[in-house]
Amino acid sequence: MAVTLADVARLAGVSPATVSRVINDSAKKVAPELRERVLAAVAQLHYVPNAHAQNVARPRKSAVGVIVHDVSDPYFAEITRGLQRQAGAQDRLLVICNSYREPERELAYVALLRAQQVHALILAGSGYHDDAFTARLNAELGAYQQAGGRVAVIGRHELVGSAVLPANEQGAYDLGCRVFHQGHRRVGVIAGPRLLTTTTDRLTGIRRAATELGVRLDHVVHADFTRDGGALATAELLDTVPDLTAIMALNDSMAVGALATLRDRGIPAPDQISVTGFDDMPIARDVTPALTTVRLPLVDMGDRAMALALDDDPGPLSERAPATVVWRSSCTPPS
Amino acid sequence: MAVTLADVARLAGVSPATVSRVINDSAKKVAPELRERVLAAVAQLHYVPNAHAQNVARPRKSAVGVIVHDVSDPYFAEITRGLQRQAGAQDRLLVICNSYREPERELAYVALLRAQQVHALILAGSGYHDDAFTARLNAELGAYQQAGGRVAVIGRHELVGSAVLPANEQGAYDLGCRVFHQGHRRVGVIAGPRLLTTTTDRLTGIRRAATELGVRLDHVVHADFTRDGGALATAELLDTVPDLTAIMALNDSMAVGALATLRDRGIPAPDQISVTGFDDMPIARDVTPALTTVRLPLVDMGDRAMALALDDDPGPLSERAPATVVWRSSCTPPS
DNA sequence: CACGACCCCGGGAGCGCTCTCATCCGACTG
DNA sequence: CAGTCGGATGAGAGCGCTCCCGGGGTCGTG
Repeated sequence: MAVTLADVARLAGVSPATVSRVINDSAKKVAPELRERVLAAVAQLHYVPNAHAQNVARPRKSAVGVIVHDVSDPYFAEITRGLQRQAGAQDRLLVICNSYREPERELAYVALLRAQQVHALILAGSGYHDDAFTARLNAELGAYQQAGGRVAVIGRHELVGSAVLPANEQGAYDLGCRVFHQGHRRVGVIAGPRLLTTTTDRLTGIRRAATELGVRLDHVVHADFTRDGGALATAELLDTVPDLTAIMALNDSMAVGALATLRDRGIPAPDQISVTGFDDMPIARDVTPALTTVRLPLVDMGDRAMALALDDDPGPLSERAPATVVWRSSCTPPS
Repeated sequence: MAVTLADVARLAGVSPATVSRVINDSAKKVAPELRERVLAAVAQLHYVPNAHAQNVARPRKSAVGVIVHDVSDPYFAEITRGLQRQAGAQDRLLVICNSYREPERELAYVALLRAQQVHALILAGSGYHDDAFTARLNAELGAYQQAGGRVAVIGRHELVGSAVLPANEQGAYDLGCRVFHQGHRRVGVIAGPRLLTTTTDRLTGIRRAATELGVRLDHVVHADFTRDGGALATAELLDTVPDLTAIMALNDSMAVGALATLRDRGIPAPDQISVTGFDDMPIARDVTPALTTVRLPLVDMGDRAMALALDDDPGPLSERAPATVVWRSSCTPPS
């Protein structure tokens, strides 16, 4: 069915070895005339070498795999863009897999990418508070490293390999300080799933700020890390604590959902209730009011993680990504 | 370096053939005791079969490749979500490649995915007005199909293979009618790159509506199909034609950029200038004013394209995806 | 008790490619 | 003119795996 190297060799009237030489190291000496004949045959047959066979014969692992929660989530879309940029710069194919925050699927994809002989493996997104799972995942990744694979993670501190770690706790702390300093005392927090380390890291930062400034943080609602999760959590919060002056969402998607719920209920933001997000996704500046949030250099984080993974020299090392508060109009002092 | 099937066989004290049997068709008869020994060895060594070797020995093509312009663009993120959903449902790995609207890169990725022996190949996103390029791409795709590969495209009518075609022209026409009926006469259009068929399709729809309703459409500006492109184009439009009553963007990203520019200049939308988009991306309802746009069932389109590609029974067929106007607050009659 | 049927297991060829190594041709030198 | 050297080409093994096929063991039956 498919055209093989042997077909090309036959058509060109040369040996398979010669075709192989022409195909990959055009540097090697092949008589110009033969080379021409081979190239003509390749063009005529639309021949593309079988990458699997090539890989078996000469294991040179060119692809890189990344496992994210969901590329269609802007947070991961941005990170992926950075990964792509760096991977492209080093002429590598990026294979993207969505785990949809499903630990078992994550494990399955690690096996799958390992089977594909990827040169490096990148895990992006929050880790899970689940020691048994973490141990299994680390065993898999360890075996992969043992066999020469490279591992890098983004925003997960519990795993082997190099890491790019956003300053979730610090960023949340900084934002919390700013918000509480403004005078907000009845503050609701809409948080992501309890199981995610990102949720707890950010929550810890806010709690630390609250403690330092003597603010009680009684209203924390957990929901999905999505727009709709944020909308739901906000509704719940408003029903139980109508006199809130601020809502802090642990990511921008949730904050957008919060704004939507406030809009639906006719509650003016930030005049009656201020809202903050986290991540500084592209849409943060385009919603109204523009979102006060914490900026994470997402594209850059992806880029650096890929660089770490592909840099074959050093052992595992970890880099921090700074989190900086971005002050926009969605947060004002309480009236 | 890496663990091979032979290693497992040695450790388990059985033949490679037996290990192979245990690995893939656990249905086949293998004595329970041997099976246990093999599984134990697999677990102990963290063995993962080499997918490339498997593929060479038994070419069963499980992966599917998709080439999009940019997954981090919400338009493609949504489509990709649909593709993933269907691919996942059929237990297939999705390989995602970004062409960044670069024809040569698109061609390179087709070759690369062909080399990877993908079972099906999906191209999503606008085509190019470039006959030479189209011919080359079609030759590549044709050869791929000849060799048993499946091809599906989304929103490209110029290529071989099955297709899911959004009603770009019709949707733009419907939207144009609504806008012009409202009384808008001085309307600016901010369009994507001239080279893209999506641009011309949508533009054609609007022009048809304009012609029918006797509206002159003199102000069409081309820019990137992005937020920043839209912002720039809007600035240009405002500088040359300050008394516009409406701006029609050919996609939502551009419309968001248009809103941003209007906001920067202190021009109230829709009170002074109405704005419309196209695609109904998730953010369309979260910007202020909420965007009047044309809804395309993006996730569903991805899903259906993947289904077409994986359905090995029929020849190429093409499905239409409906475009429906979604009326939100960003468009009101001119004052 | 002997013969055949059946079933597991292992041997080994072969998938498409790469790469080492031997061969062969031409050219250059003494 | 003969001998040698260099460089291009082809033959063939081997990468990790699958799967066909044959050998031997077990069980049942006449």
